[in-house]
Amino acid sequence: MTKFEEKVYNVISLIPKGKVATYSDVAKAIGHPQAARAVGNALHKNPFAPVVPCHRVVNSNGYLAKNFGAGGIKEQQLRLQAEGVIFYNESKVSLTKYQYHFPKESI
DNA sequence: ACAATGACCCAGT
DNA sequence: AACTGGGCCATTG
Repeated sequence: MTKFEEKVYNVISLIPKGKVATYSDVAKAIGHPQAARAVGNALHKNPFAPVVPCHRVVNSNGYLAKNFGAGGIKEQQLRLQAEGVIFYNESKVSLTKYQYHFPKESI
């Protein structure tokens, strides 16, 4: 477990129920604005599958990750819907409505 | 230490 | 709107 991943999981657990955040935003929140990719990498491992609400993290288009682990994007979609998030398509959410902006520094 | 990989992002065509 | 290419960052072989 690296420090970087720790921060990632940490900020992600801050996302309130019924809201979503982009990889880019998460990256910014941990002080690495250009590390969106690394964030996705950290999530792919997802050591704390049930603990960290990784299903609340989407890409900048509002789409879910294609290679989502832990049951696939289908599972992710169900979890989000269960929290009150409405989907545009099979796997797209409205960022303007549900995107959560992290407080100044959430590290 | 080097090269390759990936749940990404942005700008250009 | 869809496709392409280049750039970023951390992890892994």
